[in-house]
Formats: sequence, C-alpha cells, structure tokens
Amino acid sequence: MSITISDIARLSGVSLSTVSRVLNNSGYVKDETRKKVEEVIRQNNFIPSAIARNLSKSQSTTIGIIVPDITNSYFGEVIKGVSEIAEENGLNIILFNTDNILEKEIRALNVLKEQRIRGIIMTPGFGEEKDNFKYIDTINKLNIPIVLVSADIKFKKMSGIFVDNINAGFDATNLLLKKGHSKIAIMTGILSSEPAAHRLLGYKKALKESNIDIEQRYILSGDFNMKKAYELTKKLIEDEDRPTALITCSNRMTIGAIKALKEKNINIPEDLAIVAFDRVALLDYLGINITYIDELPLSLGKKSMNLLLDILNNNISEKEKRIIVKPRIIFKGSEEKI
Amino acid sequence: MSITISDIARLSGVSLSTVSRVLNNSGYVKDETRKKVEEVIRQNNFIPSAIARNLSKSQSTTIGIIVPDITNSYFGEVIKGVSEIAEENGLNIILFNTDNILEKEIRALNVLKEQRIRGIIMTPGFGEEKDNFKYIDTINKLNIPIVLVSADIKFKKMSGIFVDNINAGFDATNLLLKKGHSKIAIMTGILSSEPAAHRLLGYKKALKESNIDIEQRYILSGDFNMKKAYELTKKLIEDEDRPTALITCSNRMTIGAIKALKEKNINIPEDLAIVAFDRVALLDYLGINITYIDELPLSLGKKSMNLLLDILNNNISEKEKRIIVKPRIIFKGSEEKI
DNA sequence: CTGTTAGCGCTTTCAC
DNA sequence: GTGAAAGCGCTAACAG
Repeated sequence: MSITISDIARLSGVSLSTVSRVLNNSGYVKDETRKKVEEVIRQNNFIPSAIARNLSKSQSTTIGIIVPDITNSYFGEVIKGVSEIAEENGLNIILFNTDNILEKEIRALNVLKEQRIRGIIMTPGFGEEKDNFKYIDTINKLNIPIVLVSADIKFKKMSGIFVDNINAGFDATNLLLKKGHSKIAIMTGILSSEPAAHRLLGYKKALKESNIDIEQRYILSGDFNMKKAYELTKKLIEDEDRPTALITCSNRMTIGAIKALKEKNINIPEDLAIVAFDRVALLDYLGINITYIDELPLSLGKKSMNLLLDILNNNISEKEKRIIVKPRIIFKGSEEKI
Repeated sequence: MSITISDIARLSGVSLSTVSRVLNNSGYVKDETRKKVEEVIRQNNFIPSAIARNLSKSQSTTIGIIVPDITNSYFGEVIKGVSEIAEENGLNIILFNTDNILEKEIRALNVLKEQRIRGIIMTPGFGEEKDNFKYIDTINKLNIPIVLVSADIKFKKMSGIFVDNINAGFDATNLLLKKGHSKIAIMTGILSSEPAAHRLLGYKKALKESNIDIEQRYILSGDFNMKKAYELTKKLIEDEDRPTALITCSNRMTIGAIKALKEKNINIPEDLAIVAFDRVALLDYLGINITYIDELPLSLGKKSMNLLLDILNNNISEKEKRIIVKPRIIFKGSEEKI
C-alpha cells in the first residue's frame, strides 16, 4: 500500500541497507549515492514507517501520559510541560483521560503496555486505595518505567514529581490560624487521591498543634469539581455556627465555593476568609483576589518528563527517584481576618 | 527482553498460530487447548505487542490529534470528546500541541505519518494562509484521512466539523445592532486562522447590511490570548469616541477584556455591551453574565471522531464530508443597550 | 563504502 | 483444529 524502503532501494539502484543508512545518517555512504537516494526519497515523498523501525529496534519513541481530567487547565499545563520536553527529545505522547474512573486508569496502563511505550507519566487517582488489588497488581506487573506527577501512590514506592501536600495543607491552615481564625473548614477532593488525603492531614496537624479540636462538620469531602463544591459551600454557610475561613483544595472547587458565596452575599474575606489550592487564572484577571497555593503545573510537567528521561537514560542511581516540590503561596489578601 | 507469543507457544506446547488464534478469538481452537494457552498467558502476564501486530496487519489502532493550545479548556473539551469515542472503538490517541506555531503543526503531521496512524483530527491554525507552500504541500502529500475540527482550511476542500463562523459573527453583530448599538468593535483572534477571519467577515457583512461604515479602529487583531486582549481593550476604551459594544472572539480574550473593563470601572452592559465567543464556565459561576456564542466543543470533538470513523469504515459516499454546526447564542443580557 | 542476511513479534494463508 | 511458512518494513551485524 504505502511505499517502502525497498521501493526506494530499487528505484535508486542500491540495497536496502544503503537506504537505511541514508535515512539514519549512520555508517558510510558515498556522497553521490546519498544524493541519489535522497532525491528518490524526496520525489516519492517517502516517510519511513516508525512501526517497522520500532519493531526492528525493539524500542519505541512514544511515551504514555495518563491524567484524570484533560479539561482541567491544571492538567493541560502538566501535559504541555511534558509535551515540550518530549518533543525536544523526539518522543511522542499517547494520551489517556480517565475521568477519575479506576477501570479506565487500569485499561490505560494495559494499553500502554501493549503499545510498548518507553515510559509512562501519570497522575494516579487512586493512590490511597491500599486494598485495591487489581490496581496494585496492574502497576506491579507492568514493568515499564513510571513517573508519577503531582500525586503519589501509598502502597508502592515509585518515582515521581510530588508536591508536598501535607506541608501545603499545614501551611494553608497555619496561615489562617495566624491571622486569628480558629473555625476553619476544609473542602477536600476525593480522598482516594493522595493530594486530597495529604492536604487534609496537614490541616489536621496544624489544628492539633494549635490545640484546636477537629470538627467533622468542617471537613467537607468534595470531588474536585465545581458543582459539588458549590453545594457543599452553600450548606456550610447556612450553618448556624459557621466557620470564618475555608480552604478549597482545587481550582474548580474554588470556583464552586465562590459562586455559593456570591449568591449568599458573603464577602471574602470579611465574612469568610479563603485559602485555595491551584491558580485560577481568571480570578486574578477578574480582580477576585484569592490567596492560593501554586503548584506550577507546567513546571511539574517538565520536571516529570525530565525525570523520565533520566530514568530511561540510566542517569539515576537510586531505584526510585522522588522529587518533592514545595508549592508556593501567592498572597492576595483573602486569608485576612477582618 | 519482553516475553513473546512464541514463548507462550512453547510453554503451552502449541504453535504460534494457535496462540495467535486464542489471542484474537479467530478461527477454531479446541476448548481444552484454548484454556491451556490462556492459562499460560495469564501466568506469564503476557500482553502481545501492538507494534508487531500493527506491522503485520499494516494497520495501526492509533489516531492523531493536533490542537493549538491544550491548556485552553476549549481544546480540552474537544480532546475529551474525541477520546471518549475513540476509546469506545479501541483507538488510541497521539497528541500534539502546536502553540500556534506553523512549524510545529507541520512536524506533527509528518510524525503522525511516520507513525502510520489511521487518521488525524486537527484544528488547523493557519487555514487562511493561501500562499504558504510548505503547509499546503505537507497536507497534500500526507495521504491520511484528516478531519478538521472547528477551523477550516481555505485552500483545500477537506472533511471536517465546522462552525458556521460567518453567520455566528453576523448574528453576534446583528444582535448588537438590533439592540441599538452602532459603534461596535470586534476583537478577533489571529487572522491566519479561519474562525477569526470568518467571524470578522460576518461582522463586516452585518454592518454593511445596516449601512454602517466599517471603522478600522474598531477592528482589533488579537491572538486569542488574555494579555493581548487586555491591552487592546485598554486602548480601545481610552479612545475619545469609543464604541458602545464589543465582540470578543475567544474565551481567553473575553477574560482579558473584562479585566481591562474592571480596572477602568467600565460597567457591562451600561458602559460597554459585550457579546463573546465560547463559554467561560467560570464567568457563569461568578455571576458575571456575558452573552456568548457557544460552540459546544465537547460535542465538536465527538462529532469529529465519529466522522473520522465513518471515513475509515467507508461509510461516506462523498469525497469530503463537511458538517457545519450552527453555534447557539446564550443570552445573558450583556448585549443590551442601556 | 555497499550488499546479504537474519531477525523484531505478530498475522495469515495454505496444508494436513 | 492445528502447524509451517511467508511476510509486514525496517535495522544491524557481517562479509566483502
């Protein structure tokens, strides 16, 4: 169907290997021969098959990337970062979007194995589920280098770029405590994901250190999305004894919370202080100033791809290389107690 | 290195072809034999190589997708739509992000050719550049089914899911005219992209039909992004004889414009009416009501993947199947003249 | 410098 | 039902 290397060989009057040499700039080829072959390649608009090359070399030029929600700009940034570094290194990206569904994540891993990709970069959605045998099993059997980004897996030590979410949760809470808040609520993401669980841990730790009782009704379990956050916030502020501060654990949850507050005419920070996780570009632009923990997802993406490259090139001495990034707090004033 | 089909054959005491039959559920295999082989496969955690299968069948199970900016949720939605349908049909996705850079787009096309993918779904960024020989040439020589999404290419009739941007631009402008506006500005995206060019055409058409002169200073050429939009808007509203209405041609540009307006205390729609393109989920949530043209990118993604499937399965009689989607206007009141 | 040859791991006739 | 063998398009010794 498609034109092949042997067609080119025939048309140029040379052998397969010579064409291969020209294609790969490897070994010696007489200048004249090279010119001739190149001309035939050009004329026939020949592009060699990566599939055949991969099979022959038992090595592909593709990596896999698995994210929970590609419509979330956070992961868009991560992917962009990965993609930039991958491209510089001649690697392609096979993308999987899991919608936070365990089965999709497992299937994605297996498909990537089938594709014999070089390595995988993923944000696991279920790293806290210690007893999920199928998940663990899939990862254990994969035998492909995996780099985790921004979320860890509890039951297995793996390489990755992580965010110090315990400390981030701790710092966020402490910031509010220092400002004089004591009734602080937190709205977490799905607790089967590591970031959500860790932020909550940090929150609890901070309260404990300040000898403040942890109130269950101040701990709201969201799902990282707007709608749930909106509903939870609405309920929260209808509470008689409502908190004076709220920590939201993802960009989308922040939006949902703000919607609820707007509707009820609750002012930030006068009526309710807020510290958020993740940047919401639009908020800055709209002059809604929310103090937030910035994880710099673009940079996380780049770092994870670089780490994967290091692993593939055997530049890593340890078995698992774990880089923990400390997110920074961007102060906008919404944490004040007024 | 990795375990292969012949290892499985040897371990099960059968031939390669029998293992292959088991793997593909093709041909007759005695139940007992099948069980035996399946057991060996399971025990060895064998996953066949898609690379080898692709080579052997001269057919891959991958498609390519090329977008200008993956961090924009518009394209996130498109990709999500594509991905859902692709997955249902056992197809994987190789992703390319071009940052609106021509060379990257061309390279992406060639890499996808090299990968012998089944088809390509892309949003071209340079469909208006009639004289760009290299671009045209690449596409012409590709010889892979391409489905365009949401942006067309002027110099070549291609299959795709398009948005009727001329009419959308026309309608947006007319809406404002009907409300009594006559000084209407438009902020377009990069004019080398078809949607930007077409929306501008629609705008001009509407003004002409209403016998209103087209003022060059009311036509602002942006780049689809916030920063430029912010600057352009700032300049626009400093104008002595400033317009009473503005059309913004992308979600990000809308944000940029709103930032500028906020800063200058210009109210919407009292001081400046706005009609935008694309939904900005956050605006709705924040109670900032902007009338917008909704293209439903998730649906565009699904439709484009379905179209590609139809093409691949020869369900299409025409050489080029072009589906034109009429976007809907979501009225929020920001178009009023008060 | 160039050609021959043996794979890479799988599918697919064609025999038996 | 099952196996042998050719082939998918390329790479990489090896020989010359």
